Amino acid sequence: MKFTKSYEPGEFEPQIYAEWERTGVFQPRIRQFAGNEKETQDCYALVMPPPNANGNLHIGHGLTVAIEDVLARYYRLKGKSTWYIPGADHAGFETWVVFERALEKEGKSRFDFSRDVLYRQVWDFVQMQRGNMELQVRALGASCAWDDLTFTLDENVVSRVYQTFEKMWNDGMVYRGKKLVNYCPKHQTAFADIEVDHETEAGKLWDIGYELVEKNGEMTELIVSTTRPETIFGDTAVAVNPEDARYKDVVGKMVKLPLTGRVIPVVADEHADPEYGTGVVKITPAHDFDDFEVGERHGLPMVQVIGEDGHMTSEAGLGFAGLSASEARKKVLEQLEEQNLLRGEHEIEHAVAHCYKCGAVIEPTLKEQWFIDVKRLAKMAVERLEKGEIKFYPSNKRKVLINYLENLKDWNISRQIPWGIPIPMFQKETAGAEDASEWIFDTRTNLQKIEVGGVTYVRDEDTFDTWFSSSQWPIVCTDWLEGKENPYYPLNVMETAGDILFAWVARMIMMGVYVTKEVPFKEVYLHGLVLDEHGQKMSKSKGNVINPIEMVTKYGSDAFRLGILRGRSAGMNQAFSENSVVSGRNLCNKLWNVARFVQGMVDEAEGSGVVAKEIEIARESAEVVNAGQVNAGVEMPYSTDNMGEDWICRELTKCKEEIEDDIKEYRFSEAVETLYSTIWDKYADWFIESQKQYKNIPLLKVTLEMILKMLHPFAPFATEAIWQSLSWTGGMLVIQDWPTRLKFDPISAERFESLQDVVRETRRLLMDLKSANQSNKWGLLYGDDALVADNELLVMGLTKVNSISSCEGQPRGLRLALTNHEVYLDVPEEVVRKYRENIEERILKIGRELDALNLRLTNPNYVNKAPAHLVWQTREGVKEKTELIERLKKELEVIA
RNA sequence: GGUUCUUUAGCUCAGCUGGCUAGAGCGUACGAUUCACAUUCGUAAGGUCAUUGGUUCGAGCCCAAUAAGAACCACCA
Repeated sequence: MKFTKSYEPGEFEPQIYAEWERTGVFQPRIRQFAGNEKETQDCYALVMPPPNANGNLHIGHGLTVAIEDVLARYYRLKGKSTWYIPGADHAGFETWVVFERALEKEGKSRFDFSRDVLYRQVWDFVQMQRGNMELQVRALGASCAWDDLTFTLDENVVSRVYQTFEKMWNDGMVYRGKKLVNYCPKHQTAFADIEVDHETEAGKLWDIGYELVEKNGEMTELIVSTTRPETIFGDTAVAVNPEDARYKDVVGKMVKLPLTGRVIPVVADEHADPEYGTGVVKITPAHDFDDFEVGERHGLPMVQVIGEDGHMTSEAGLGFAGLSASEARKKVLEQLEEQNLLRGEHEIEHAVAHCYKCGAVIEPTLKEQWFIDVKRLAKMAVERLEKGEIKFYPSNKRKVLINYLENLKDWNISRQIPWGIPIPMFQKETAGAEDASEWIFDTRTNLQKIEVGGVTYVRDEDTFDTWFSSSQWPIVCTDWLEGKENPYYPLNVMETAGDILFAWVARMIMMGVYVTKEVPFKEVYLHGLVLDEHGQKMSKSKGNVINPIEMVTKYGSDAFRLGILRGRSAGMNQAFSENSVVSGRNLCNKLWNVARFVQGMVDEAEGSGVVAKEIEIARESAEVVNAGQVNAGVEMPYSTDNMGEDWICRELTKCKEEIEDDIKEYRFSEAVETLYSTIWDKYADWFIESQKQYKNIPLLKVTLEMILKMLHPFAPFATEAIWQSLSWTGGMLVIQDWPTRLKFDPISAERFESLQDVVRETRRLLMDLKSANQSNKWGLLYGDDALVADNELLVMGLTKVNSISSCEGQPRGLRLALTNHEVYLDVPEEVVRKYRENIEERILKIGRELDALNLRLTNPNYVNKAPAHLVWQTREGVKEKTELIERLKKELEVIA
């Protein structure tokens, strides 16, 4: 392949991904589940939180894939058998909503069809829309094992879910109960608490007079405050606080329920807040969660007055039955007004529960549903969490999770939506609804009726909450089986969005511990929301949504990945802008051009046949050595006169070690920074520049290879494209070995840094002079300075001065402000004089620094208590600065 | 009410176990150009680390309080 002038991602990415996939490099190298001897150490597994099978990826998926793929690719290079397991979600409710909308457009309703027909229709609907998501995951470069893609309705998922459910049923952890559930009247299904959005809204609070059956002194009625007058027909008591002196005497008395004349008791209950409204609250156990609990405490009857269709039931009585809830409210208020029972009306703000999908007001409704006894599950999970069996990033989430688990209520897993996994429970055909013993477990959910022992049972029409099946995701995806060793379970890490900590992570831990007796993953990394560049939440209505695939098309997959990882740390909601993608693109292009330039040098040298042999030597010596030794590493061929080579070996080794630490601790942002500055500021700006003077072809090759490997997890396409374009590399980068340390001479490396100071100081001085309208065409003179003398060409090349030579014992011009060097910029006398002020300023500045250091040393506590090396460093600093000031002063004298 | 987080350069963020002159990207200013790269190169300006107090030889980091902002959970008759 020939190197073009700039890197064009679009020309490489599709082919490269296709080749990766075709050659099967994303499949784990070892797949053993038979329990053979196997070192689990060598395996690394993680699952992709399954995106909606028939949807498109959004920016959050972009972040997920970027993070997870860095991990997968890094550990693959490290030689681990890496299994990055992709998934696709049937997205029960989301998809259902889309499908139902489509049905409505055709003028049909879900109630026109049986569940089985609906299920088949949605299945076809999803198949038609499917595929985009998977293509987009590929475009992001995810190195996942496509052969193992799991769809959340796949047979193995269903069978695992049924096994678990059966176990829970047998263990008595599942029960059928008639309880108040969150119910969306629009979609006609129940929800878990977690699926409900609470929003603060303006509303009204009405005071209604409830007449006391017997007068209590002057008191003839109790005034009840309510926001929901339409539920008045379901009232089975009114409550006052037991501590409330005003109502002490009416507790146990009866009141007449307005509009009906029914007589209900006054109970004392903590739930009534004396501060709120009149302090008297009506109790409607069938339509309010708190009232439900009050009802249970006092053994009150439950009267359902709003049906599942959102209309009033016959319990509401003639004239109301059949009205919608809001119509009923109007009518109740009118009649109360007529009967002179309305005592007041106040504007208030209160939280109202909404369906998280359609926004309809959630109607707490009495329903018979399957519930999971979460207490036992949560307890097991909390025990493991408290033992620290799972490490959290950010660490505080562990406490947050424990706090949540300890306060969890039972979990309603029934959904009245056909699109999902059917609940494998059948009820005796003639049974009344109440008796749990009439239910049997059976997996033949494809049948509506089954016969067992001559008795007919009818299928429960409900499906599982999707979180019930996804809570078993790590178990399913890794093919975990009881009694068989599985090197991929527990997963090494669970990476996902912080906002599903409760919905998903908590449930995976509970179910994982329950089913496998092990935590399902060893570490959890949670990422925050991706916000727009001003820190605002992205939303369609604000028009600030960034589409990851558009970014990929425009700048390349690598650029997007580098961009989104930059400035990101665990658990934080963080801003993201196109700018960071641009800088990612620039890095890829920079590296491309570095490679192009190195290849050019290689071609030139090899064309002349000089180095072919040397390369062989370099390769052979590239063996792993004891990494514990300070200076151990791969032996490199050096030219004797360029310490830049030792320096770059040191820097690359440092970079490698920093990245290793960063990835281990999930500090992606810092890893990207480190790579960016190593490649750009160090390798390109200093090493490559100095290699223009001294070409060490074997070293250029080895260092470039090392950089490609280190950047590969972050920018897989560009690095692979370069790898395959270089003349001397073979195979695919994706399955190379992670680099080992490079050997270097630390003294030589430090000398190069010292030389960099000379170059920088020269440049700075030239800039200063230019600002003062002086020409920059000067030469450099050096005095007693062996380092500069030995590197004349390098210094000249990097500073672009006219000439460089020894001053032959006769220094002139401006001396560079460096302690360890005697170098002069050869400028005429008058320029030196003009520059006098500058020198004076410098003396003052260094003087201030010197004072600070001296102050530290005069403090006996510092000298005695601080670590010796710090004190030593401070003393050295004082020495250096004192010398420098002396010199500058001498110079001033000379000028004067 | 409960839990948790954030506050560092104009903007977005790093800063790991307390230890050299607090860093990066973008932006800004000034300058360069036959060179692998204008998706380039060089130089610079820009900070009371929210405030106050404490611990310490030493605090952006630890502790306490305050202020501002955010998220989640519970509740709101």
